[in-house]
Amino acid sequence: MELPKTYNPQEVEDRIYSDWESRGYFHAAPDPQKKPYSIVIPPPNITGILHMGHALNNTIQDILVRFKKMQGFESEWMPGTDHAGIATQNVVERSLAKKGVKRHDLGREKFIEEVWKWREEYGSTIIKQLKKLGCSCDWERTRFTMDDGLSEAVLDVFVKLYQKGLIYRGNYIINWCPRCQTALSDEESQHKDIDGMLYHIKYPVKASNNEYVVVATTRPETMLGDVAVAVNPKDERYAGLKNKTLLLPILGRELKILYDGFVDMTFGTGALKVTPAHDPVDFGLGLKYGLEQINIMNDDATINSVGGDYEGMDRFEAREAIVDELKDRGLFIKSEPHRHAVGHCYRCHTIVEPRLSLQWFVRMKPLASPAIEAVRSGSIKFYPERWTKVYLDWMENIRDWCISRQIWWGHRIPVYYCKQCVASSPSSIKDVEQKPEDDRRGVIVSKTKPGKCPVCGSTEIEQDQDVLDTWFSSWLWPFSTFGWPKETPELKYFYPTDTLVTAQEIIFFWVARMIMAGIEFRNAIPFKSVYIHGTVRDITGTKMSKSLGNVIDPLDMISKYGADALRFSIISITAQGQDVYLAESRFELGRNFANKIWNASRFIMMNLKEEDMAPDLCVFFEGTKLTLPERWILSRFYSTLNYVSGCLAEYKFNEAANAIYEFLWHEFCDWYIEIAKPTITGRNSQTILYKILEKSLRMLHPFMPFITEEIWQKLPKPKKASGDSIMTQPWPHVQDRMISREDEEKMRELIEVITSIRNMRAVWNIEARVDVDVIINTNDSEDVKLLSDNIDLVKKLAKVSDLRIGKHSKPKSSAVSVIRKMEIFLPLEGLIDFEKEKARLLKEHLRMEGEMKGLSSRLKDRNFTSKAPKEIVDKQEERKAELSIQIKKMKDNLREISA
RNA sequence: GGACGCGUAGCUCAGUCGGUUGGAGCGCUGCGUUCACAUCGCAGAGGUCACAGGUUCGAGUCCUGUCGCGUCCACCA
Repeated sequence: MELPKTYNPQEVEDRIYSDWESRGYFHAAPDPQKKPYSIVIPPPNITGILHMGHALNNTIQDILVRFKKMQGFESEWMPGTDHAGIATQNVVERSLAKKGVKRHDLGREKFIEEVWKWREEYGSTIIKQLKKLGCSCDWERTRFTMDDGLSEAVLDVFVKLYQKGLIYRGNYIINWCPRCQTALSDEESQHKDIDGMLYHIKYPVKASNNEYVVVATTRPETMLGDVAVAVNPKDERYAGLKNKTLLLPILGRELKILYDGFVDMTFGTGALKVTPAHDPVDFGLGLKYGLEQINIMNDDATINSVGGDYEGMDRFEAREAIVDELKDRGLFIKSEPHRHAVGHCYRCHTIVEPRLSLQWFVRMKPLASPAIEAVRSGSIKFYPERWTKVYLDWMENIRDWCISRQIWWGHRIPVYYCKQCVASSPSSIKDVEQKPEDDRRGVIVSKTKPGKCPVCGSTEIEQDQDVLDTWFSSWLWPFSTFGWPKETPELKYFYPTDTLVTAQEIIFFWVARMIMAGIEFRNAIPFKSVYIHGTVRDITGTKMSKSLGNVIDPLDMISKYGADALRFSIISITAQGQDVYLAESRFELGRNFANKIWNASRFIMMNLKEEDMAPDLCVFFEGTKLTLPERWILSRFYSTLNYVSGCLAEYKFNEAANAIYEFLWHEFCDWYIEIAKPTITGRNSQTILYKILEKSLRMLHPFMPFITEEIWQKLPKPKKASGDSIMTQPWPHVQDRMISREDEEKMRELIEVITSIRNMRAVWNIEARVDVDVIINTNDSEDVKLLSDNIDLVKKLAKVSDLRIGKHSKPKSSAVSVIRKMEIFLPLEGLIDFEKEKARLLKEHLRMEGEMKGLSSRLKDRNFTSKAPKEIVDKQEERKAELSIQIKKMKDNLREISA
């Protein structure tokens, strides 16, 4: 079988992928004969396009899924996408804006129709891209967070939590994004350090001439909502203010003075202005002291009618304008630069406004405790382990989750209000949490719209306008995708899933919440292991992002280098859980490796005679006398296989990839194939080349699925080989008895000898075509035997015509190398530059003496010889013995050359 | 303010249980194209393992501290 000279992934990948897909190799189904292995994909947003983070994340999952499948598990990778409420709504709004259409012009229903249309057209872009990567997802099961089934699960969960008292509605300070015009959860508000100003402002004392209190604030515009000023009771500066009242500048509102130990006397002026409706701390103070909550802003963060002349002004304009007015009035003291953390919307990066608002919340503490226990007890393990602490810290300080969003795209909150009952309610429905059951009058929580009010029979019923946080569907993903709340066979078989592979950014958003939901609704953890991989950054360490323009597009890389190259490169440079700094040139590593494998396979196939293939390597091994290099390469293969299996079990993907790379390239290609060339048509060589190649392809398949399949398909098959795809082949079985440390050590010695001859040839510029004579001087009978047994090998690989082994003295005018207990002479009459050779030997001698000094003093030290383990001491003794021989030989040579 | 990660060759990074003169890829130097592969081969140069202490017979590896870089969390306005 002839292969082209260079591997061309473009020709291969799509064909192979659609072949796999059409044969149904990605599909898994409950099978009582097999153990399940399952992974649910972190569902990418429908607005998403594949970036390097996805490429890394999904390559890791694919490696696991393919590996487990080969190991005989019923291996399920559940794929799907997330409706991504705010993100998608923003994208569709932007695309409508291009046509000059606004969301509110369309109205809710029409707009949602538009979003569905958009989703039909673009929503599966990322799925197509995952296929390009080679992902073996079970596409037949692809789910979407707004599918009927998943939506059903969302409603079910909302109602259950409400009935359990774990969902409530209340007026609290939430993070408000004025651009998206919705509430956000605490996690969706990202803190970033901002260079702001700390403004010092005079608040006059009522009915007094010149008395005033100076407050310090970073947000002067919020003073429009001030109702008090708080100071520390111990603060003597303010002791004289008892029973006095302050006047709010500009608006003239009367402000109480609060004495509260909470106030930090050392910050600013020690006087804190209190704005209960616009600051979480002040909100707390407001509740404590029964203060009025004055909301000063509209939804778009312009000042509302409370602000008098400032009404309609944007919050930041108002800030400046208010400062100006304060200056005019002589109430402004100073502003100083002040760096502080400010929340930003995680979708549009607008500065978030803390704001009092009526929202729905999930009470988290009761959900958190069993989820904490699941991780503490080790039922769920994080890899790397350090994330355990991050998870636990967050869970132990968990705060209630604001789940309502004032947008249109998402799962609408299953709450209905009876207008009649609400109107006649003794208290408003503003705060469902605090009120006993009968005061929740008018609130109907139901999966379907009730025809009439169960209390008064009115049909004037309206659904809550809000939708749920996107993550309120994502947290159900590990079981809702398998059909929950129905008890499907898939759910029973594949849940709990095995491994969750994700990035650190969504531990709180997603991982923690899934653990809570799994335990709450399934009474079982959602997964056993969580593997947290690093973030992909550009070469300067900056996180890759479209807005920064520093992205490397995985699809570009796939078309340039191939999907296997992309996968292999990114895996091999990503140490467990460490961030990865990526430059395009990194992908050459994988491309070159693919090409190397391709050519090695090409060479082997060129020489392969099908009838010579032994049916089973083990059987063949038992009955045949193998040469040292043959035993060595088999041993190395099985050692590598063993190591790789272990690495995959511990999520050390880079180490696994690098071990395969080292074995295939340097051991198999550089040494074994070269060694085998002279006997390439022999049955033993053919069998071993074939077997190692075929098994290596299987070992490599999870990492580089396309090229391994392509070669495997072209490889002649022994008669009993089953199946028609490498995907369905078993993971090779480690044959312990074929691993021989002794053979590996012997081969290492031969390699050293060959390398040192090559080295001398290179140093003395011996042309490659010229064969040389070499004399190896040694007393050691084992060395003599090893070299004699493999004399042809050494001669061929070092290009030696006459090789003499045994007790020999140094021929005059020759180069020398001292290796182990041997001297290797390369006679070079007339070619030797004695000064150069002397310098070379001196350098080597110096190194040896240095090592000897360390060894001697260590071995003389009783502390060492008595306390160190015996095998370590023995090893040192052996090394010393060998080294002293080497030094003696080196000295002789130096003396001779100086003469 | 709290927590975590990183600092090893010119660059980007590995480094298992602590075991004694530390590896890879790229780059660099020299040689090489009788056919598996120049996306290649052979040979080589290149290191005070950030710094300072400590534990140990022995430290790149464990402990403490310092410096530098990065990330996450956090209600000092």
